[in-house]
Amino acid sequence: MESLPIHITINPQLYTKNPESSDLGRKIVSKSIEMIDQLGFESFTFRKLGVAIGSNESSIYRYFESKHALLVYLINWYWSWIEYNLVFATTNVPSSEEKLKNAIDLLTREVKEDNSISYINEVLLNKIIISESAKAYYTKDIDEENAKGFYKTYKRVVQRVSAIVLEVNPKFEFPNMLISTVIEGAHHQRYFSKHLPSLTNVEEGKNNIVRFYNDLVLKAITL
Amino acid sequence: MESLPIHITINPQLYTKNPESSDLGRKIVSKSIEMIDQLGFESFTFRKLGVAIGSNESSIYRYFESKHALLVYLINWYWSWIEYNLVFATTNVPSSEEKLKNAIDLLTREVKEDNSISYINEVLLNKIIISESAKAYYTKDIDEENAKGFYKTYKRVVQRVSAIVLEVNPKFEFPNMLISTVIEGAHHQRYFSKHLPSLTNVEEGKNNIVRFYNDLVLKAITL
DNA sequence: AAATATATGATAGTAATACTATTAATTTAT
DNA sequence: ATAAATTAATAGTATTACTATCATATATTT
Repeated sequence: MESLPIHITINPQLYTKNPESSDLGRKIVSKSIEMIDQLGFESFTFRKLGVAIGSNESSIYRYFESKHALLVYLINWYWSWIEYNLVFATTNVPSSEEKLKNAIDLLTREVKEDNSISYINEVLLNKIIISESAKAYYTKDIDEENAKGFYKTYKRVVQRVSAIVLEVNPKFEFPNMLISTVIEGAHHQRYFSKHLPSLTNVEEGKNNIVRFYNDLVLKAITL
Repeated sequence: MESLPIHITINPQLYTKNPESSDLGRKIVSKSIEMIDQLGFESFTFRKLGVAIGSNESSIYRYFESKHALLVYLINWYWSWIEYNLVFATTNVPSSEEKLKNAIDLLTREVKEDNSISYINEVLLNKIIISESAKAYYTKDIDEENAKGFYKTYKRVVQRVSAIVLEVNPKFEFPNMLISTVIEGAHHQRYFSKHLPSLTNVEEGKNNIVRFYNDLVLKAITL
């Protein structure tokens, strides 16, 4: 995909010490992505991460107060990165319809290439978003965390795409619902296609998820 | 809602000892629903449940091998109950379009009345499905569990409604995707409307979730 | 080069979780 | 009344998700 050496800035409320500020911090982030992908979020622990990067559990806690906080950090990194790609894919596109199509493509496609410049593997991060992000926001602390801005980047992406929906059809009543349905839906479909295929109609190499959601959006708003 | 004294049978693989077979078993199920709703799944423990029903932790383990198993049991109970309601809401309805509408209503509405005949509070159970069910199937053990039939009832509901979709439009390519998107989407929207409202367009008393998904389905398949 | 500050590491400790095992008491069935 | 089954009580285990303390290594300033 795009390979500009972009820099993604993360809200300081999402870490105790900025992991970008040191070698250890970057290792924590980069290895945690690999490990969460491999082990799943529940089996991933800071102790295991410490062993894997040859560092100490207590040092990791200096960067993130909990593994939940780390997951929230990763989710925000991902959505900031998507937001960057979204802006990139929609500026200078004259037609609103085309902008929307580019946006839906971006939100529903599988991330397949890692921008190997940064220490963050976007392919694995996309897999984590699909499999683990519900565990971040389906918590009893959601309201508190939301008030602190923990989910702002995600909400901003939805807002941006909703705005494009309204460009195409200013009278459409439910742009936010439509876009959040598409995002969550596409993630579910990717997961289901691997583990509960009878809930999908995915066929090898046919890109049905992207097609299905593009179609759905178009029909929903242009009628 | 419907108030026939129905009996819902659960696949014996989903429990160690049938909770319906004893007073203690029924108390376990009924109190666990209250407690999971109140505490959230992660803070809910068998120890706390034991205290709450005046019984012993070890006795609960004779019915369910883990709290995860209990959650899977509840999810299956819920989908069996929905399946019953689905059959009820669609048999003897001559028009396929109307059948489909009834089905989408059922899948997207909020459950508001408890059928107080059984010891299971369907209002709370619906809330649990919305907030906690992703935690059941987003696990590393999904494939194993799926092979054991842990998610059969959910899949069956999707199949049944997909079949109605195909009655309305036999050429529609993605019935399973459409219906699983609607089910998961409606649940997300209910949760978002309470906690991340900017991701939705819910308005008090306007039933927008049900309207949105009915509209979406109709437009998706009849064009 | 010495003094100081900062980051990291090592070790230990805590309360809680998710169980398992054993044995005793109680209830139910025959 | 006796046997069988169910439930309760108690204890114990390995692991988790941290916190606290102190030592050491590295970097910065003077």
